[in-house]
Amino acid sequence: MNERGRATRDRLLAATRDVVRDVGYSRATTRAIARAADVTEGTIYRHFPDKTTMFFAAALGPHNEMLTQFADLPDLAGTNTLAENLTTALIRLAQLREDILPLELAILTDPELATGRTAARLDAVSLATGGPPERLAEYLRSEQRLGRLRADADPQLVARTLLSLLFALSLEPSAADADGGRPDPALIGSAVDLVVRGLAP
Amino acid sequence: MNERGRATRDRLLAATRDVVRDVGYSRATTRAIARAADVTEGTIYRHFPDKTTMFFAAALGPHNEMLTQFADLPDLAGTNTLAENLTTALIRLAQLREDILPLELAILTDPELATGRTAARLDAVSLATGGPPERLAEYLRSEQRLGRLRADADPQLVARTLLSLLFALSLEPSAADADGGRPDPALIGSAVDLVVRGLAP
Amino acid sequence: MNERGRATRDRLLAATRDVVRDVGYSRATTRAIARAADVTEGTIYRHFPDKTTMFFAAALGPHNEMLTQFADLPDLAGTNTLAENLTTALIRLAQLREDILPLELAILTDPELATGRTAARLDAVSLATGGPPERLAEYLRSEQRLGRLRADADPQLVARTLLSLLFALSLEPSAADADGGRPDPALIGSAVDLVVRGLAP
Amino acid sequence: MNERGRATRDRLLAATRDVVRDVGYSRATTRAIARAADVTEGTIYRHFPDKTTMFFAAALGPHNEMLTQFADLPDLAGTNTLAENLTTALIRLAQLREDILPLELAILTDPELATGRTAARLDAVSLATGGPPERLAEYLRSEQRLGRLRADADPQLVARTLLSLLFALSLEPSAADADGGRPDPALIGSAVDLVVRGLAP
DNA sequence: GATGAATGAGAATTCATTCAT
DNA sequence: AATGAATGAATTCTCATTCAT
Repeated sequence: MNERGRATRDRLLAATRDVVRDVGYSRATTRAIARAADVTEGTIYRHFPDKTTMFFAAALGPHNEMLTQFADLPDLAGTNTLAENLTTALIRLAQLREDILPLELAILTDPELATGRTAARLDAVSLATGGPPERLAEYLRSEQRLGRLRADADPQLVARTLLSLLFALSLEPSAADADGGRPDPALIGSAVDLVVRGLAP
Repeated sequence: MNERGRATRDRLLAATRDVVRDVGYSRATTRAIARAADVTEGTIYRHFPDKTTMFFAAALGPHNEMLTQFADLPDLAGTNTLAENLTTALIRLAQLREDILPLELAILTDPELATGRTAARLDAVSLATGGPPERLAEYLRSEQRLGRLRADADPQLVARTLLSLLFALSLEPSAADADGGRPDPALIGSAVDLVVRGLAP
Repeated sequence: MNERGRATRDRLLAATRDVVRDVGYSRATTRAIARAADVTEGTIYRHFPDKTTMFFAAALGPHNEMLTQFADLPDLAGTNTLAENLTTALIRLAQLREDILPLELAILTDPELATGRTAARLDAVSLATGGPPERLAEYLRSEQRLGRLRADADPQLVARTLLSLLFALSLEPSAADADGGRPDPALIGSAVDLVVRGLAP
Repeated sequence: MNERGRATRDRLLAATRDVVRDVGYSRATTRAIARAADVTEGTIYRHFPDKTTMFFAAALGPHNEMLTQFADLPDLAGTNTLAENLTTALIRLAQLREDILPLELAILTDPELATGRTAARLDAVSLATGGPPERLAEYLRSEQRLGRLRADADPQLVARTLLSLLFALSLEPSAADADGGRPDPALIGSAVDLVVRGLAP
């Protein structure tokens, strides 16, 4: 694949994210995506074997960024406050996630996407689980070792709870509807506070 | 509408819930639902003006049950423990919600469903918001007055957080996948505990 | 058939004419007609073997009136002026015809209606041809005998021309659109004048 | 659109005209037309946004020819006889119109086609009115100026009458049924004669 | 005589995908 | 590498008609 090909491919992936965000997964047709990427429909199939694969590929980019972002979270243990670190990390995560949330939902909702032949790809992407939960738990364990988190809390459970919370808040058709950006940072802060409160040693 | 008609209508609503649960919203076609209800497709349109209306009607039943269930939550203030009351209520809610979760998601995800002419119906149903959040907040306020919840907590925010949490946990393709019932009661308990911990006065 | 039945039948025929006039032949569904007649769809089939038969029956009434109206046209020969007699007769015809014009058109347009098993019924009704042309020709022949019409005119051709003209003018989406009544009497008068002019002996 | 596409589009338009002529507007389904054009139904929608648009497009071709034909009618003023010029023009018009007559009727008959969003297209096509009536009136005015038409005749009214007459004669399921071609030239000639007779100065 | 439910055959339209160029 | 045309299966919805009550 030469440079022109790669550029087209990237445009298709960006178009996929844009269209899905704008009109929802079910109305994100190959026609709409091709149009948004300024190519014809046939071109899609030169770059991806089918529509589903393209969707997963479109999600992969932001997902990798999410992984990268979280990679150094454990290093922050001991610095700032617990609430500060968590809030910052989750807000960043929410922003990155915004692009691919509709796709995550589609996968979660659609039994066929969540199983069968797509299972492998799903695993590779590990959207809901995978990286972030692990890094977050690791960070919490470090804080626990430092005595900044009560000893009887289960880091894994806490991590999972925080991420679930973030996920749900991102979905809410809440106040922040206006500016298009879904999750309201202030709301995230409040929610994190609530949880962190019970984590003090 | 005579008894036979009413029976058919009910069968259609049940079939809608079943099919949506089994194959997801996007594959829940009129054909599949009619087949599941053992009628022909045309029959659907004798009972509902269109597919969307039928979906909302299918969600309405369980949703009303949810409202009923939560109606007397405020009365429990002062009895048992905070964690017990909340956990019980949320587990019950999760069970009732199970049936209509895919539809809630579809509404949340699909820009067209979430707006326009469906807005009125959505409001009437008040799926995500409405009844439960209010009742829950009311209950928390009562507990606050009784001194069983720290005074500086915002009942509305806490209620919202708990429900968001429940929502996210219900979505997780977690362990409980096997028995079909999505949300693991034990998990809900743990999560509630985590939040309640920080609510002690 | 008792009185109740006859009343229902008449209501169905009137409803057929009304609905066809309002929404056109293709949208005049059994459902719409039944609704307009305030009965259920099933009732239609107690009175008519099928929809087509009902339509023909609906056209028959006004058509018979048309025949009656024209019956004594020949007697007018020698009275008034040629133009007066013709104009009056054609305006009356246009009014009666208004109700069933959409149906006539449907028959004219639809090859299946115009042939086959409906042919017999069509003939019985003899919508386009039949009575009026004959009576009109007869009247013209009488006037010819009285010397009020030039001798070398073919009464049959003149009759046909006048009726065709009326038919086309009735179809025009002309000025008279406002009051619902299609054919503008003044326009009919002018057109008749034009033809009559050439008929003077 | 390349040549293959253009060919398909043309085949679709011809098929539309053929099918409508053969089975009538109401039975001219996308399926039948696609079959007649030897493509699948989906192909229709690559060329036209919907069925109605295709019908209007199918009518546009012959209609434009009609306009062209009539364009130089005014120049004939003073040549031949009045009756000859009119008869020739109307016979030619009838032939061109034959193809699209069922569609004109459908538009005239169907309230929905005759209004709303189709109004613009209707206007563009100006089926019943527009070009021909104007050209015809212009021609008659010229003849009037030349003294070949009586001075007190209203050219516009005469034009309208002649065209209405032609329209109605074209609809008659008359003798000429056999050869498929609807309007009998001889009949047109006779009718024109009748009118022209009264137009002599 | 009338109802109301149900049918089943089709209608227009959409869409992921294939293929010749 | 990309285009543009075409496919064919599926989708929602309509409608004349039948039938049990």
